[in-house]
This record gives sequence, structure tokens and C-alpha cells, in this order.
Amino acid sequence: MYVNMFFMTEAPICTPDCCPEMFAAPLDDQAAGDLAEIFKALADPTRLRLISLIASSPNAEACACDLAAPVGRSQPTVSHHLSQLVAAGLLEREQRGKWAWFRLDDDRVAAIADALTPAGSNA
Amino acid sequence: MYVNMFFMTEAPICTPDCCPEMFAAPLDDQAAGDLAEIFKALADPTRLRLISLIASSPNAEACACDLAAPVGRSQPTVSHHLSQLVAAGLLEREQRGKWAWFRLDDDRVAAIADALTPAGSNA
DNA sequence: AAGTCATATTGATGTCTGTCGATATGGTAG
DNA sequence: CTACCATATCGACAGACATCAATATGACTT
Repeated sequence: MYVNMFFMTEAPICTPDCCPEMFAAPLDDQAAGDLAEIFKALADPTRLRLISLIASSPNAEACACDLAAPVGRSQPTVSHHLSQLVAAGLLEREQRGKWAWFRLDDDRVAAIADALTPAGSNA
Repeated sequence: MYVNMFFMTEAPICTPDCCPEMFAAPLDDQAAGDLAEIFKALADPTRLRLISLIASSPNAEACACDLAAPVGRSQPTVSHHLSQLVAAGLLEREQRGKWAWFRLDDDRVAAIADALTPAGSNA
């Protein structure tokens, strides 16, 4: 999943010699679809607020019971959004008693961030 | 627009002392909406393929006339997608004779990439 | 086993969006 | 000015989506 080509329009660092995959053919149908799924999960204000609420909570984790009020949405709506974020691989869900706790999937998020990182900074 | 908090769940580098904005309250309604707009623009396979086609073209620019066929969409559809990408600030449009040329808005894209960069890599 | 509480699912609804054919716009060339 | 070509806009339509009230599920407590 190399989207880095987005960002290297003026990158003087990489060449087809050192980073052939960045000069490869554009995204095929499959890759574009997969990537779009990730961006779709991020393309809603309520979901972004949920993510940022969780990320800025103590221990970077939060109980679903504390999320509905801050985002001003009903409990079913919040539950639905959290499910989508889990499905997209952005959040991990853990059951603790009758509460559902959510945290960022660090590996997955790091991978996305990496794919979106300008070519220079990880070469 | 500091989304970096997404990525710093385990970041040992930044503290509230050095990077106060990363520990700020979660995204407000306005910020979440703005960010979502950007992700929406990226949340479609056809638009991602257009972006990657342009980015991988010679000089990192492309004529609209060369984009419809590769993505397998009609001319109006491609025109519509390109407009959306311009509106989102991801592409710049330039008229050359009767042709429309598009290139990535490097500043804007860099800003987005920066916002999405893990905390460690630009500190 | 029954009650209670947190969460998930269902069903419905209004809105947004990707797509195309048809048509309008605008630039170039003759 | 007219013809032509590339691009944009319009109108329509099907599918996706965010949202909520109502209800189901599932877990703990007593």
C-alpha cells in the first residue's frame, strides 16, 4: 500500500533506482478500493471526534458509555460508528464486564500514517 | 489542525510541556467537520486513482483528456471528481488552450501529510 | 431466576453521492 | 463567424449512509 507517490511530486530524494515502488503504475482497482475504505472510515465528523476523544482520554482508551454525550449523538448511533471504526481496523474493542472499551489500533494506525508520510521522512 | 493526537497513544517523545496542542481537548465540531471534508475527498476509489495517475505522470501533472480512459469512467464523471478534488484543495487546475491540466497542490497535501504524521517523526 | 444496566441490532427515514446521457460552455482554428 | 473539440453543468436515478426510536442481547448482581 504505497500511497507515498502522492507526496513526492517535488521530492528530490527518491529516484526510480532507490525507490522503484514509488514510481510504479498508479493504484489498481483493488488497492484504490482498499485505501478508500480506510478514508471512508475517517470521513465523518462524528467518527473523527470519537477517535480524538479516545486518543485524548487517560491511557488513550475510553468506555463507550462516556462517548455518546460528548459527541451529541444517540447511543445506537455511537455504537454504530464505533463498530465501523473497528471494522476498518482503526479501533480495537475490549469487553470489560458490561462495558465496551475502545483504543486505537496502534499498528494499523501507524501503518496508515506511514503510508501517508511524505517520502522524505522515512527514507 | 492537529490530528497528531491520533498517533501518540504510545508516543514517549512528546509531553504536555513540549507539545501542548497535542494534549488539547479533542476536535471540536468545526475542526472535525473540516478534517472530514478532506477525508471525504479521498474516500472514493476513482478519486484515489485519479490522484495517483496524476502523481505518477511525467512532471506530476496530467491533462483531463488522458484520465477518463484509465479509470474507466465517463467524461462527466471524471470532470466531477476532478472538481471535487480541486474544491478540497488537493488538486490545482490550470487551463492550457482548451485542455485542463491538473497537478497536486503540494502545499496543501504536505500540510495534510504533516497533520497525519506520527508525533515522533517531526519532533 | 429475575432484575438491571450497557451495548448491539433492527427498521425506517431523509440526505448525500457516484454515475451516466444529454446538453451547455468556452477556447481554437479555419 | 462558424465549426469543432475539450470540458463543465444539468437532470435523473440507484445505492450508500447517518441518524434515531424501539427492541434485542448479553453481562453482572442479588
